Parts: sequence; C-alpha cells; structure tokens
Amino acid sequence: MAVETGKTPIWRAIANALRGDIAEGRYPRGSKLPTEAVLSDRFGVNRHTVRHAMSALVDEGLVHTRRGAGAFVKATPTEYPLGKRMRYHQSLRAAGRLPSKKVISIETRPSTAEEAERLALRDGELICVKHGLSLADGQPLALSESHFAEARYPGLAQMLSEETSITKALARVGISDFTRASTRMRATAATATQALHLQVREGAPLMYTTGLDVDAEGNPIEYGMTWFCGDRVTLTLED
Amino acid sequence: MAVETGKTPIWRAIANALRGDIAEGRYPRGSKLPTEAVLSDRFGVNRHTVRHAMSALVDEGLVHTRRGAGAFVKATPTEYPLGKRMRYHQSLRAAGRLPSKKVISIETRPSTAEEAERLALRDGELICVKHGLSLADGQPLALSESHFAEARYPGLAQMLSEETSITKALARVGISDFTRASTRMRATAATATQALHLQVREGAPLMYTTGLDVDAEGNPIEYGMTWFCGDRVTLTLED
DNA sequence: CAATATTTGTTCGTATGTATG
DNA sequence: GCATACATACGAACAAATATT
Repeated sequence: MAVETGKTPIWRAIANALRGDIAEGRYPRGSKLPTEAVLSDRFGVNRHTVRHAMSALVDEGLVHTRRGAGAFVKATPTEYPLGKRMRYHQSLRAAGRLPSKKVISIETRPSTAEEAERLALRDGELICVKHGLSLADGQPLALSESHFAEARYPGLAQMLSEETSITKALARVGISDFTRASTRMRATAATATQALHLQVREGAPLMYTTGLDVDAEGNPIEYGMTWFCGDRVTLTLED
Repeated sequence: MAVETGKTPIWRAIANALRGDIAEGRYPRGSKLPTEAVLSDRFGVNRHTVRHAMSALVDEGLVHTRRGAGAFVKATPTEYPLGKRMRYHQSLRAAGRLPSKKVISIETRPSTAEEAERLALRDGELICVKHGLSLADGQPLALSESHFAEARYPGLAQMLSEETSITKALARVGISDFTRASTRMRATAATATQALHLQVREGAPLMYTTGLDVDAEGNPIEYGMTWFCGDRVTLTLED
C-alpha cells in the first residue's frame, strides 16, 4: 500500500498502511514484519519514522518486537461472521479469541417513537436498554446498545446484569431461540466517549451496525446497535 | 444524540450528530430540521456554532436551507443491499438514485501472490485491474478496484474502457452471469488520495469491502475491493 | 389581504487557543 | 520571547424571506 502526502503525519500513514496489510492477512498472525531498514527504504523515509509507526502498532497491541529478531504480528483482526445465527461468544471462540463482556449500564425508560416502531410497541412503552462493551483477548472490540420491550420480558433487566451473555439472559426469561432478521451497516467516526471505551483515537473509523433479532414467529425481540472497532474486526459474509 | 468534549470542534460534532440522525432516518428526506434556535438550545451552544455545522451539511449536499422557512433534508444515504446478486446500477436505481461511473485507470500487469491466490492463478500471471469511481446523482459514492485474470478474458481491458458497467463488459467477453461468493468488511480512514476522489475529508470513515465474484460453476471471475463513503451509503443485509 | 411571528442570513464586536515565523 | 495569523466560539442586533393568524 502506498503512502501519500497530506495532513496526516507520515509515521501515522505508515502505521495505517502496515495495520491495513496485517488486517488483510498479508502478514498473518505470528509472522515477521519486514525489517525497519527494508520498510524505511520501501516508504522512502528515515528509519526513525518507521520506528515511530512501529511503536504505535506496539502500543495498540498489534505487533511485538524482539531486539535482534524483528517485529512480529501479535494479533490480527477478529473475523466476525454476519448471519442469521451469529452469537458473540461462539463467533469469537471460533476465531480463536477469548471473548468477554462488560456491562456499562442498564436502564429502563420510556421508548422513543423510533425505538417503539422497531420493536412494534406503542410509543412511550417501557423498554430495557443495555449498554455494553465486548472484548476479545481483553482488548475492546465493540460497543453495543441493546433494546428490549420491558413488558414482554419481566425481570430481564435483572437477568442482563447477572449474565455475561445476552443469549443466556434471554434464555432465563423463556426465549430459547432467536435469529437476525435484518442488518444495516455504515462507517462512522468514533466520538470522544466511544473512543474512550474502545481505546482508540477520537475520529477512528468504526463499523456501525444496527440489527433486529426476532423469534421463530418473526416477532421482534431485540433491537441492537453495535459499533465495531474498524481496525480490530473484519465482518464476513459467506455466500 | 449528545455532543461531547474532545479535540473535535463543537460545530463538527454537531454536524456529525445531525448527519447521523439523518442517516438513521430520524429526519427523512424532505423533512424539516429543527430551527437553529432549537438546536442551539438543545446542544447548549451559540446559534453561530449551529450555523457553522449546518453550513457544512449544506456543503455536503445533505441539507438545503430556505430563509424564513428552515433547513430541509435534501438527500439521505443510499441504501445498498448486499447479496449474491448485487449489481451497482440496478441497486442504485432501486434506491431512487441516478447511477454513474467514472473510470480512473485500467492497467494490465503481473499479479501479486495474493491476487493470484484469490483468482486461482499462477503467481505472476497477467491480470487486468480497473480503478473506478461510482457516483449517485453526481455525488461520489465509492471507489473500486476490480481484478480479472487477463488470460481468461481476452480483450476485457478494451471492453471495460468502452462500457460503463462491469456487468456489460463481462457480457461482451462471454460471462452472462456471476454471483458474489464472499464479502468481507472493515472500517478504514480515507487516505489523502481516496479523500480527493470521494470528496471527503482525509481520515473520513469508509466502509472497505472485498469480495469475490464467481460463475455458475464457482470459478473465480472478479476479485474486487470497494471503499464506500461511510456517510453516503448504508449497506443492508436482509434475512 | 394585512398584520404579526418565525426563521434564516448578515454584520458588527469580543475573546481564546494554537500554529507559524 | 514576541508578533502575526487563523480557527473556534459566544453575544447582540438587524435585514430579508417565509409562515401563520
């Protein structure tokens, strides 16, 4: 990938290029990156500039360096399959990651017109909203906001605070199965608060997805919004 | 949506918030935005600051204003369905947009190891690469890079330069049908060159998708990369 | 139709932080 | 250190177009 001029500092552009290459799988997990000498030659910059970029990648936890040996890819983006039956923990374990979740807040409040429409409720009916943070190998991966109709699932707020997984909490209120009905995706820039939670720069690219989960009869169960960290996840869509 | 502190100027944060609201459909196409007075009160800022944000949205072509009347939503993000049979022109016309394409460059060169693998070629075999820009209603929507095996489709480079649509060019070399085998998505920041083509800020969030198109027998035809402008497109995924 | 209220557009002024030379 | 320029943000007033009563 070429590096071009502009407002972006050169070292950051180089870091972006290397991060992209790692993300694309050109440098798989565990593989050795080109030496600083090769990189500084390839990009036409001083070795110090390459070192600056590399140190940024080390800070991000993407690569680690060993003196005399080289720089090695520590983590590659998590492959996250989109589909009717995606489950967070399951998907991440399949990708060889250790999944974990942190609850940021759980609130019960009247729904807005939009939320009510998505969940097929009357405007203003109570909904249970869970804000959470999803991690892979301890690294923040995504922020989520999940909306449920309070009246349909009494005690759900309590369950959500006790269980780590939404799937399990839903099971405890009698929802044994659900599927994804629709997904919408956009790219957005991280706000200051999002950046704080995801441990990225403000303005960092995020994949913003909204989705509706329904039961076997097609009744809406959960209306969810997820902000994936653009650098750390690749959403995949098979056939 | 709340506006938070940080390095981002307040007017830009407000513009982002409004852009997001429009994208989410909270303000449908043609609807009136809240007055400057209401917005400046809601965000707790001076009316000038709101005006600055609004003027940015006007510049983007997202909103138009009428003195004495208000600010109105001019365009909402194009809905772009992902699926086995997505075709650019067809999808955009379905979304009520006027699609057009611009060819940036067409080159024939030896494939890299990665490109060869995706297209099931021997390393170094010639490939035909087309760089293009997709527009909706004259506004840049996405940058694309399409890779084809040169040997399999003699004369394709010529066809690609003559036809506006890849589908038509492929038809002229005997490919009557193809489907999308797999799609991968990530969020990235626009580089300076990408920003120039897409007419966005450097660092603006893009949806980077890579996909492989195959024929009825599953043989790879096209390996394509597309950078969608995050603010102007919503990728959708039904059932 | 006319009077009035609302809303955007414009032009002053003030102040602050930051980058540049 | 200092002067300069620029972007950001707030405040007040008025003009012009539109909407409403």
